[in-house]
Amino acid sequence: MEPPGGIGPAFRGSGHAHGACVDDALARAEEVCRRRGARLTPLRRRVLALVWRSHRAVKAYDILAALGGGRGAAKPPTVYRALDFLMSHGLIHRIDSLNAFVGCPRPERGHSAQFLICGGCGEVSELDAAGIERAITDRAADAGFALSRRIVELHGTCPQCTAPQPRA
Amino acid sequence: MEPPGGIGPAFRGSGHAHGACVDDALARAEEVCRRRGARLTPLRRRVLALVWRSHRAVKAYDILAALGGGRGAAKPPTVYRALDFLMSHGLIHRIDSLNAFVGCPRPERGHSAQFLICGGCGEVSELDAAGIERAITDRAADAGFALSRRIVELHGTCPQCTAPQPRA
DNA sequence: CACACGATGGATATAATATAACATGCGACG
DNA sequence: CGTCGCATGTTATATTATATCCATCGTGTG
Repeated sequence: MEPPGGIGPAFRGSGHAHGACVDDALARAEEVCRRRGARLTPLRRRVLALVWRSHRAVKAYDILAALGGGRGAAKPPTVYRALDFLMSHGLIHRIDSLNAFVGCPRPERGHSAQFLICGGCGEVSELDAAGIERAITDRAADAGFALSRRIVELHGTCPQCTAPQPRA
Repeated sequence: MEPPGGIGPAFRGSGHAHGACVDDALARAEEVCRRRGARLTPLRRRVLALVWRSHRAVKAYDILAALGGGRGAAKPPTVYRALDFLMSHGLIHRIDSLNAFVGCPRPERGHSAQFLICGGCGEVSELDAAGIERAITDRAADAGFALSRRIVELHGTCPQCTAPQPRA
């Protein structure tokens, strides 16, 4: 089930070459947009890169600050519009319980994801667990409820943060 | 047209005697607080009643407005403090995807709930689906992730709003 | 009663998050 | 060229939430 690139549902800790994650995400985004005729403009690309600065959920106003700190600074609508675009193309996800955004590692797949959110390191890991999805779908069907958006945000502590920290 | 009676995971539409829901919720709350030695003060009781005004999620500032419209009006911290108290005792739940609050029909049980949120009528129905809970627990265990808070908010359309509306 | 204490709520201010409404730039296309 | 559509810039404001300090009230104690 692991697609090329090795990006998958696991917490990475600090010991991975993150530049590759960013490059990969940007390349996937280019490809997705190209295929759809959507325009990944410089601004949108920049915002996407900022979201991918880490595997943690990023707040809109942090992006805003990173975009233009001084004079001629970016304004909130600029950021929210870029985020809306990226979300509409599945390139990022919003984490409602954090009011923040995280990059989607598999933008090519229209998926309904679940998120593991570590309270220790702040990293967010995206699952695509068929079992959870099925349980939800079944239960909604029982209730005669027509599902549209599914929000599954699971807070807790990741393995890296649970384990005793290895010596640096 | 008449949904199944009783408080449970079903949408009620407009055709139920809502006063009974409110009375029941307040009685349960009194009981829960009494058993824990928590103080359900008049203010808290009032806020709880306002949350229970409907089966829809209620916004903090709507409660604020309902509490005191004119001079001597209630201030935000008053409302948020009351909501925090009610949440800490499981009397209400926060719906993160709506920034709003909904009454818990079973405050005596420490449960981890899921919510069905109808985009038509706005009603929120609380599930306690063992299957969903199990799927989540299993998947988190697979990932070595220690769960704390589980957020499952399912947006869609309830049976009442899906069905053709009966003539008035 | 005087007093300290803790819980509750009030008041003031501000932080953090998000959107409405309108203006500008710029490339595509007839 | 003109104008259309989209992206972005600009201004202002709405919405949601918290920090901080103060007043009040009941309770236990001396």
